[in-house]
Amino acid sequence: MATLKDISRKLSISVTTVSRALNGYSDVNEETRKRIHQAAVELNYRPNQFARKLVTGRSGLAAMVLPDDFGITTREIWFEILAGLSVEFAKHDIDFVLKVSPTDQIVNTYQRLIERNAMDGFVVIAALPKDERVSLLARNDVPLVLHGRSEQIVECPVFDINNYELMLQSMQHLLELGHRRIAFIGGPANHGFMIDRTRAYRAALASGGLPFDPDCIACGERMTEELGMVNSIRMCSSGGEGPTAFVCGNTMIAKGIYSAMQILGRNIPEDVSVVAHDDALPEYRAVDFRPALTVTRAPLRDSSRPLVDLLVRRIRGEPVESLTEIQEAEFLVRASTNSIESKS
Amino acid sequence: MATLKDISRKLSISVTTVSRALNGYSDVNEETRKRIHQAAVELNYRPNQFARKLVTGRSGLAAMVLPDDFGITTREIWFEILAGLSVEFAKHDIDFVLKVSPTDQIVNTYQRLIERNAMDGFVVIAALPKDERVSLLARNDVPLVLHGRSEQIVECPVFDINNYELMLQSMQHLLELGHRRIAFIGGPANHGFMIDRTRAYRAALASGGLPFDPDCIACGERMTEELGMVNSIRMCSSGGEGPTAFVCGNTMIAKGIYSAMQILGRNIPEDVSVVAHDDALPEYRAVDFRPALTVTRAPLRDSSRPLVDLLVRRIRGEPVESLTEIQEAEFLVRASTNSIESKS
DNA sequence: TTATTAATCCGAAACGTTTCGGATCGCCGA
DNA sequence: TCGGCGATCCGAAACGTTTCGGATTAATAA
Repeated sequence: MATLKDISRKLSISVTTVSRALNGYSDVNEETRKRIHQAAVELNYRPNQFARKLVTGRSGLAAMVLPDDFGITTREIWFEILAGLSVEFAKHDIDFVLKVSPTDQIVNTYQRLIERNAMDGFVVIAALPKDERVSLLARNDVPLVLHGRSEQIVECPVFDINNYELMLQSMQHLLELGHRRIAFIGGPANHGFMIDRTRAYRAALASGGLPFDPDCIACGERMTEELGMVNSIRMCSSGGEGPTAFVCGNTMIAKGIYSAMQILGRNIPEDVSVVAHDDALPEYRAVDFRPALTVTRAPLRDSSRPLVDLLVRRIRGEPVESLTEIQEAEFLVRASTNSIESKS
Repeated sequence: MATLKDISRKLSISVTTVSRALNGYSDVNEETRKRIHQAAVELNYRPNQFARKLVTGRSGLAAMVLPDDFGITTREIWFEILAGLSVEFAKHDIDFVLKVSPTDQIVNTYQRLIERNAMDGFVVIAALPKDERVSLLARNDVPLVLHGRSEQIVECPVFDINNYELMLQSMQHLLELGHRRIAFIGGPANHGFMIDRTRAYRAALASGGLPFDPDCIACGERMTEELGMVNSIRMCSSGGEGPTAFVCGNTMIAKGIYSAMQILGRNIPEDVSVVAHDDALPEYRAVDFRPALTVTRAPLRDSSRPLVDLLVRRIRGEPVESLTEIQEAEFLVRASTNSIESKS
């Protein structure tokens, strides 16, 4: 409720100086600065964001818009992301606004938000290689940060995990254990992370002198237990010998495979090995799998901070070139992978 | 980007009149109003929320703050609520900001938000009988809407489902089927909805001439499958005869009971009947239970609209007395309840 | 001694709305 | 003819900041 004018009056100092003192400008005497700060806390002064926005153009608001059908993932995961973003933004005194929109109107929603010009920036999750949202935002020159690399040549900050590398690690691990028929059950084929992982999968096969078998790779819009179950059963019961190892896009898929193997009467890791990528969701703890699941681990929770940091720096005007962050996954060998020789 | 001044200039009409025309005041000629509207769309005019806030005091922002440990429910449920609120607020041109705060600092977070004075209102979920958040907001005269009744005499809009009535219905159904030992596995004892349901539970027992047995009621902070499982097993395997029917606080608890009964080798509904309250979450569809679950049904999704409506009306200044809405649950008899006689 | 400079401070305009208090004009009834 | 009224319009102030372009003073350099 207290305004700059109140402080100004109380101290008989101009509004200008009060403002500059509070904002840390150098042209105000250290002593008066102190008095001003003190008066500010006495009066419980809080700057009026709206007045500020009017002149600076910054609103202290950042948004994320997500589809009401949850896109590729589940409610839990979205919530995990939202919660993380909210607390990270709060650290920068930015309010996080959540927009949920019918899937077919996502672009419209962005359009309206851009026109209203009320958001300082956006975070965009699960970028497609050619992403309309991204190009729309970039075209209108509104700051955004991307989770997941995009093929588009667009100048915006990007955070991602090293999908290529983590897939390579999983594959090398299995190859070293002697596996020759390795299946990959992943996510939606058109997403950046799947493209990277698929490339790595094929590269690893090639480096091991193994052929690429289209029947040993499965994609699916939703990375669920069901996806893992259905596809692993299909792979194991089609004609020839099934795969001796599975690489999974996430731990839910792995869970599905565990169930499937139980149904088929095959043991993990004696008969088949399983590796997964682990987003570290509390509901699917890889260490609690029986046997404990070997994973490449990159907690989703850990992505909020870099995402927010990058966006904030972009808003502040840092050059985009410096705003890319790629996180390496941790590789944790547990009990779900085994040497192929030990079987015989 | 276009401002009132732009329209004003283009049409040689004062800014005042343009503003009043766009805001539907009656003292502007119908013909000029049309011209103004047309110019507005031509210039793609969007009112600057911040300038408006500066003079009206309204920001077009509403918030909800929730604890980072998810309080009584799960991520899915929170997400369901958040998504609903976001789309409903959007219909009123209000941006929904999400604050996630460490549980022990919730009140601080509210305090700061109130001081900043940037939110038009708050929605408060799962009100406790004496709720610090509610009294803080009310004391500072900031609009809020409550989900779940609060004992405090506080002037604020309230939305709730009729917990007393729905519990009564479940109990009457079971009593009519001849059940004499009916257990209740619910949620956190200190929450308003549990208090109401417990009252109804006892009233129903009394009306049936049955004693209240403290061993037949179980509360728990989290309304999970585990809660249902653990408690139903305990009740069934302690000394005397176990209950012949369960009333559950939600469908997850019911799921836990289903598992427990399978373990104990008891059949639903031949040996025990189960009724639950159903928030209609997509993950736990009562019709998909085997046997299909008898429920009192009140979709959580349906609460967003009344909540938002009530808050908006409160913000607009409608008298609080008119702002209460109690929703009745639907009672759906399915296959999980059976007459007690049919057993013998 | 005088011109420069550094350290502090400030007035006024600007951001884009809303709103208060009239002003103007034509018309009606007395 | 005149006071008054209704229908339309408008100027200017206000909301609370930031910031541009100096102004003032004292110290320093020439």
